[in-house]
Amino acid sequence: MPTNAEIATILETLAELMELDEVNKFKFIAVQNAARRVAESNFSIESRAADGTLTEIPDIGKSIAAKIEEIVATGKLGELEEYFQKYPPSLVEIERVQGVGPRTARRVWEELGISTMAELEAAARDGSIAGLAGMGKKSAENILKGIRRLEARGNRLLLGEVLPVAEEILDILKQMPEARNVTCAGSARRMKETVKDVDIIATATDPEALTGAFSQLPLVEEVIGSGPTKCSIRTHTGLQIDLRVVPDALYGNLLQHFTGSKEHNVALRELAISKGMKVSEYGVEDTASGMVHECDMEDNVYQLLGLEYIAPELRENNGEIEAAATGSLPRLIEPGDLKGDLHLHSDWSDGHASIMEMALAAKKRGFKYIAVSDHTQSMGMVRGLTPERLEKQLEEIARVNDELDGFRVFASAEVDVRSDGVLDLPDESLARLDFVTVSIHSGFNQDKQQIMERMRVAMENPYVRAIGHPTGRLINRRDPYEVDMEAIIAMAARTGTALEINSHFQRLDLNDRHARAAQAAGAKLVINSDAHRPGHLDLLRYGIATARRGWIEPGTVLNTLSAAGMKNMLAKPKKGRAK
DNA sequence: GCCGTTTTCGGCCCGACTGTTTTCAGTCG
Repeated sequence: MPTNAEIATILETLAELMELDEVNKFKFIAVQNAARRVAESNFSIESRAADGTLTEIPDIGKSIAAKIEEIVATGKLGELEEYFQKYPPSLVEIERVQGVGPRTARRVWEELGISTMAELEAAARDGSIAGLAGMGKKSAENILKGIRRLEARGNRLLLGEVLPVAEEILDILKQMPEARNVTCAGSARRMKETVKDVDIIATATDPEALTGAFSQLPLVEEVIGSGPTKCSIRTHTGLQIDLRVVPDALYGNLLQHFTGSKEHNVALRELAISKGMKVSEYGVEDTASGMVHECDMEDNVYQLLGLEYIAPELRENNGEIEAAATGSLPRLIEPGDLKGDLHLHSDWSDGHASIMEMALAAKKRGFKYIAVSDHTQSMGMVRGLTPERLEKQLEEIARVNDELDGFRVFASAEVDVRSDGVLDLPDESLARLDFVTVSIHSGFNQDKQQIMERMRVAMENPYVRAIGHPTGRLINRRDPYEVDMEAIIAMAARTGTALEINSHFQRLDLNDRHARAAQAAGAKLVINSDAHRPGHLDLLRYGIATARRGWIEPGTVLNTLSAAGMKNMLAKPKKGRAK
């Protein structure tokens, strides 16, 4: 029973080998598109195969549906196996080296018999790569560099690791007298959960002074390339940052272009063609008259195409262009919409600050309330709360509330649903709390049935208001538990249990796609920091960004309610309360 | 191989850079 990810991987590999085999390029692009569609689907592709409704999914036609059905039935794909007879599977690996594409991969295999990374490296060193027609010493050097880079950081970097560095650089550049506009572009501007490198777009009175200063920053380890208007550097942490200084008149076009995503830009250009226009980084051209409109502001690009301005977080070609054309883009949630945080810890369990300190930090941010949600007893190593200690904590919360003016601390807990499917506090204790979040912190490797049973127990409990980090994934580090997201979302909507977007940049859980599906299904969300110290409240920006990428509107998110609104809601039993 | 507000055929995004060549293919964003 293959997962969407497994099916997508098989299709991606097939597309790579088709490209290598030089089949009609539109054929492998079609397979690539289908692979992406499968990877990003919120529903089970396998069950759609069982229903025979695969072809209702965009980018999946008769032919690819048949391939998916074969993968579901047999776990493999005959066509791919045939390709593996023709080309060694490891050839796909060496294609991932920067500077090596399908053509080069095929040539080194055919002409030099190379199929593995080690062989490629050896050939680059001993001069046999440089000896190939059309290749030279530089090509070999670039391949070696590419291999080293691949080894150094196979994975993309986490947004939360990259963004602070990028912003530090932006601040420095902005303060330079030569700088006019300085903006982050690329996937970091779209707030994607992982990013490969950082693109900065700027305008300046003296471009060379700006790129020069950029290349001299203390965090630069290596200047990869430098010219009068462009400079690429690598930081000591291995992050590549490109600065492009562009003409004022084209700032809008170039910012739009380099913000991407690639898929968004492709779709935008297709739309332009249908309207008799042509979009590139050098302007929007009216094809008939040949007139080129240059845009110094990004929103002009969208305006010229008859579109509403599309927020960077939405630019993934997931329907945003269609929505912008009809004026039906969502009113995206913004930082100011959040009125409180419903999942954070204190020094009663593994937090590093007192309840009062956390409350004051939240108040300083302009919040109206927090819910102190410490771990419960089965989390022994973090001094999880027993029913007795919980009672004591309630007394302290009452004292803090007495002292604070215009701010409310709600009593809460992050209650474990244990491996045996039992909640870690009895209902009598849960009844004492204002807001209960339930999370899974053990038995990560249980099968889908067991995990889903734990989720059912949690959500059907009348006191449980939210599920914390619902999939348990740690980006690049730990896979999600065996959750059936479609079922969880349906259950959340039915029982009136909110699903959390945990804001820690390692989690971002729910992710953007799941959040969007949850909103569409009528489920409620909460966006929480899971802070363990006051400074962690800053993590909320990543949760809000994830929500925005998921098209989330304020009304979907419980903690956009005012303190009074929240109190009101909590005074009532939750919807769909189990009898 | 997919798709349809110029539909069931004939399209399918655009341009720059690199390294190598002397007019261009491959790769990248």
